[in-house]
Amino acid sequence: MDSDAGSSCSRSSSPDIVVDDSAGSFFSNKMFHPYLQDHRDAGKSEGKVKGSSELNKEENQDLRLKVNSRERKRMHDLNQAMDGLREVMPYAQGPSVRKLSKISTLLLARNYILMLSSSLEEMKKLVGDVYGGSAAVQPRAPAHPVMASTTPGAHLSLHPLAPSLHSLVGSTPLSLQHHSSQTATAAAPASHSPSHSSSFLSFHPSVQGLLKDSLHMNHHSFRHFPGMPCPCSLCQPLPTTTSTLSSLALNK
DNA sequence: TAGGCCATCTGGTCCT
DNA sequence: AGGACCAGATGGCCTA
Repeated sequence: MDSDAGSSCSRSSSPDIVVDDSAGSFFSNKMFHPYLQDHRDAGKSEGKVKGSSELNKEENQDLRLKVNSRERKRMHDLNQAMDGLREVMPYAQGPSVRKLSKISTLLLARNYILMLSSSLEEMKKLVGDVYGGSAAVQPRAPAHPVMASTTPGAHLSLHPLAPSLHSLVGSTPLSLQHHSSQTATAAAPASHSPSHSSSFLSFHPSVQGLLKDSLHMNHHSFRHFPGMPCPCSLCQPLPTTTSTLSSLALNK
C-alpha cells in the first residue's frame, strides 16, 4: 500500500491506511480522528436541527472522502514511480541503508542522466575515431562504469565523473560493488576535459547545499577521500579498451 | 530537542 | 460536474 511498505527503508512514516472508499476503513485510521472530531463537534454545535443542510454536510463529507482517497492514490502512484526511479539509481540499496529522499532522488537522477548522456556521446566519438582511423577494432566496451562493473576482471580506468557523481550519491548499489586496485585520483582526469564534469555538476548553489545535506547523510555508504581507493561501482574504472581509445582520440 | 522527511488533508485552479 | 494537479498546513517518525 504505502510506498515504504515494501521497501527496505527502516522507517515507515506513513500510517497504514487501507485505501478504500468505504467509510469504515477510512475511519479506522488515526489520521481521521481529528477530522471525525471536527465533524462530531460540528454536529454538537448544531444541536438536533436536521434537514437539507445536514444532508449537504453528509454529501460534502462523502465527496471529501472521495477526493482524499483519490489524492492518496495519486500520491501513492507518485511514490511508486519514485521507488522505481530509486531502483535504477546508483546508490546503495539494502536493508541497512536509508533510502534516498525524493529531492535527492530527483537531483541524482538528473545528474545520472547527464553523465550517461556524456558517456554515450564520448563513446560515439571514440567509435567514430576508431572506425575512421587505422586503429584496430577493439571489443565493445560498456559505455558506463556501472555497466563496466558487471564485467569483473577487466582492466579498468576510472570514469572522470565518477568522483563527482559519487560525492553526490554518497553510495552505490551493493550489487555493483567490487574492488579496484587503483586509487580514485589516479586515473580520473587524464582523458577528459575539466569543463565536462563541472558542467554536469553545475547546480544552483542552493541545490548544492541541498545535496550536501541530503545526499551525504548516509553513514553506511562509501565516501570519497582524496587518494584513497574506493570500492564503489561509480569509481570502477573503464575497461582498458575505452581508456586506450580515449588516449588515442586525444593524441590526434 | 530541533530539524529533516514524509503522508495526509484541504482548498484552489485548470482541463475535459 | 468531475477529475487531475498543485501547494500550504499539519502532525508523526526518525536521527543527530
